[in-house]
Amino acid sequence: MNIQQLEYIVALDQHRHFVQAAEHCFVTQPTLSMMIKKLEEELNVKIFDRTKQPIVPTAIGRQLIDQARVLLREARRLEEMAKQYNGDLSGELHIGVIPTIASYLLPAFVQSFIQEHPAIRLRVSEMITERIIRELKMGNLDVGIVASAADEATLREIPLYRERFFAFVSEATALFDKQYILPTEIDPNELWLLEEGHCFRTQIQSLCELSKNSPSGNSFQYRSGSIETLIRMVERSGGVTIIPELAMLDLSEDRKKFIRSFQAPVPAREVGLVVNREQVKMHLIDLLRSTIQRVVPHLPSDEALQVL
Amino acid sequence: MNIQQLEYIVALDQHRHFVQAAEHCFVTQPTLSMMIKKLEEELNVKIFDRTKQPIVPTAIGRQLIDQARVLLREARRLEEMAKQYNGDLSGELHIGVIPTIASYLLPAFVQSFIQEHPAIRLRVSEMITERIIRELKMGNLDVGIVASAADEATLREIPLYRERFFAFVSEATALFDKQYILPTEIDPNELWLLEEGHCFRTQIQSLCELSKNSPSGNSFQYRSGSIETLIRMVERSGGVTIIPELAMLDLSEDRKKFIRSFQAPVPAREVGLVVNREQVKMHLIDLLRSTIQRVVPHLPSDEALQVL
DNA sequence: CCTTTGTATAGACATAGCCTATAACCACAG
DNA sequence: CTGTGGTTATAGGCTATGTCTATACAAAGG
Repeated sequence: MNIQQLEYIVALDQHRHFVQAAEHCFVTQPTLSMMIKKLEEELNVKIFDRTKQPIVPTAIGRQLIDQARVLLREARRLEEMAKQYNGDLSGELHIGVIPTIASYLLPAFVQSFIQEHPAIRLRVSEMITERIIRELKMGNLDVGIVASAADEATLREIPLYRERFFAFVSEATALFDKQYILPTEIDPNELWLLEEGHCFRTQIQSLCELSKNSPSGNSFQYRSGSIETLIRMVERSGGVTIIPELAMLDLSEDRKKFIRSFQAPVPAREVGLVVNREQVKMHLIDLLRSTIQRVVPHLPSDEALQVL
Repeated sequence: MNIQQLEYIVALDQHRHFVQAAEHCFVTQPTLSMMIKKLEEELNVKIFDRTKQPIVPTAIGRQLIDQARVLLREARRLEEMAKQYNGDLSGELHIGVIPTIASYLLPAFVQSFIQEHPAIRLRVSEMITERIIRELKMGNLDVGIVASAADEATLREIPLYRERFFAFVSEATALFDKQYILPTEIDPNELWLLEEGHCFRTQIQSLCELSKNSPSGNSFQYRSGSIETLIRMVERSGGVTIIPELAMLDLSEDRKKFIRSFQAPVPAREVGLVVNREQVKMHLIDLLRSTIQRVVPHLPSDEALQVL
């Protein structure tokens, strides 16, 4: 058994196809066939059922492939430790970002980052906090960018910046005429929210449920997957929505007319990196942190914030 | 990097000596030297400081060796999974046993076990519960034999048998003339105990502290490391000690005259196996369990027991 | 300064892993 | 029943890698 063979069975499990898996491993199909056969003989176990098309792992094969993944992850960790010791700023950095941050933060720093560190291959996936936490724990993700992650013992949080919340109000609402507004002044029936699962939704709920006047279950309520959509809903159908500061800064001048600030203490969220405590790519992650902090406009003024 | 090389650095870390480590790996010293050098070149890291004698790992070397151990453990796990699937009853079973069980249980089953399963290499280490738990978690031990282990989330307990406690009393004590005794009747000043760390000591303390008449810190108190020694102390210096059932059964007829039973509910302890939840050698451990349960005399009568 | 003890290097050999070419298998169309 | 396309397995040759023996080199001790 060797590490290579384990990579082969994991690749074959991914592709369920010898030719494709072989390409993925940069070897020919016969090589892959032979090596897998050899491993199967050594372990005296049929890992793949080749009678089916596409190929499927056997029951025991599933277990072995999963274990192979564990082993390969540990192998990469070892290599990463050596690399980092050498101050080697190369490698892959797999980042998970929540949607309400991704759209506005990524354009701001990705370009700078890949220019400054051309040897780092950046892989960004958009996913909700819950999944980021899960993937971090499984070791499929190097770092997450979230807004106030749950305190997990195995994870570590690194604060990046705070961003305030702003209301985007339609001309039709009473709020439009105010200069500063209070969360309690928002009519829950007029409030557009993201769909379930987004932590930004949860935060706004807790902000507005403080006012306890949300009867819920009334009239029509559309739940959107993106902040941009919420803004459009307000523009066309009236009402109000709440957006984070980076989203606000991104608006056109025309749209900014519909922005209203909250009265102090201004509701805000804390954006930070989350990493597994055992993470060995801390060097790379530190580069990420400093790039983000340099690129993001210095948002939080000295005013009182209410961090949700 | 390959698995072999990792075994080499782990072996060299153990032996701190190329020739010995090479022997341990069944290769020649030049082979070991070359392979380690090769790994060091590949990772671009000096793993061992050869200027010292004996050789020592460098700082980064330490980390890499630890990670190599993790990797090797996962590799063995993988092989073990395949073996078990094949119903292969071979392999190594590393058992940790607490001292107060080891002396009396091991002679009873080890012989049977190795005869019934000659392909299993048994490795037994005597250690206190605390260390057994630690080694199980680190994966250095396959299974532990303990008396009521703490409930650790990552471990699983498998009950084996219950054994009662008995008092071994000197002729000089008042207890000698009684047929059945109560824990409260034992004078703590006359009671011989094992040294700190033994769970059997703790259990007896909790049994006798119920009677709350242990002023402690009085006169001379010798703490022994073995039950056999406690018995000798009673024989020579008087007083009383408490021993588990298997130890009692092992006594000569002469000595059994000094044994007194407790009144019901008879204090007892529950002996069981402890394994890591992720343990893949469950098949082997099941064989161990059935051999032990067959060999150990059926101890607990139907009488009421007070399991400590 | 030579011996002892320990590690590194050199050169030879076997083999493990890879490649190309091709066989074998299987489903399906004609 | 047979040919064809898609897929995996086998064969034979080449190279790189891991291993060995023999020996050089280095450091410490008498």
